[in-house]
Amino acid sequence: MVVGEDGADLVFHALADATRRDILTRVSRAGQSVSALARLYPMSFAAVQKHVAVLERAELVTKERRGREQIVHGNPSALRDVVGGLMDTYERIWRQRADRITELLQEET
Amino acid sequence: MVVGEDGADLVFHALADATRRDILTRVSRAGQSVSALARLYPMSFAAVQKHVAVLERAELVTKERRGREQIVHGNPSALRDVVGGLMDTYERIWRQRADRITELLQEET
DNA sequence: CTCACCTACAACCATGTGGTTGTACGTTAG
DNA sequence: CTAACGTACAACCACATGGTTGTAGGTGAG
Repeated sequence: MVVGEDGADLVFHALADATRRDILTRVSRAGQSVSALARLYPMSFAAVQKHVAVLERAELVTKERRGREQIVHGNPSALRDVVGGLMDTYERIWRQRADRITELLQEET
Repeated sequence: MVVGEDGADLVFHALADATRRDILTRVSRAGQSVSALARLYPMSFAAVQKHVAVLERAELVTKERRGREQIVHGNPSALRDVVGGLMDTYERIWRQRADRITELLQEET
């Protein structure tokens, strides 16, 4: 972990926190300023800002400057790419295993 | 985060490490003993054992004692439940947003 | 039976993480 | 212009994490 923070590491780490998942859900529905988000959680503004930064580094959200506010938007493609990609992989492995089991059963018949 | 480690926290945290994702992929294809896994990575047996423990706590793998070895198996249902559930959520939000956009466009017509 | 192997776990260390407070700076409202 | 707001970032703290080594217990091979 010293080096080699690939995209999947960043995305899964970003998702491994209930507050960040909640932020992601909210901004996916509608963009929110950082301070508007900060008011929702029982923690300091700076803490929420850090959570947003983690989501941003994972490219799960983007920020759009609007006047003096910074509007956070959800970026669904990163999520679909990484998480969906992983699901595909396991789906494929699982299906191959099912096929193999079927094959073995047929051999025994 | 002091308290409240729900299933999703555990699953995503478990996936936020390339070594653990690799272990999960391998054991999903075919069960492996802990020591067989340990030989694959440039780290101590104890370190790999800890990685397996993290996957086990997230219920992404199960262990089956077989003689003096402990065989690690992949457990795809946990992955599908949590990750698939999240994907569903965002899929739904995304679709609603698309609907809303369509709606707005129609109103303007 | 004895020895080697597989596993488990504790103790320890360096670093990362999530939280805090404080400071600084740009922008907008009045 | 000035004051308040929104943001960014640094410094700091407690604790978790990922790694190490060492010790100990079960189990199987010879």
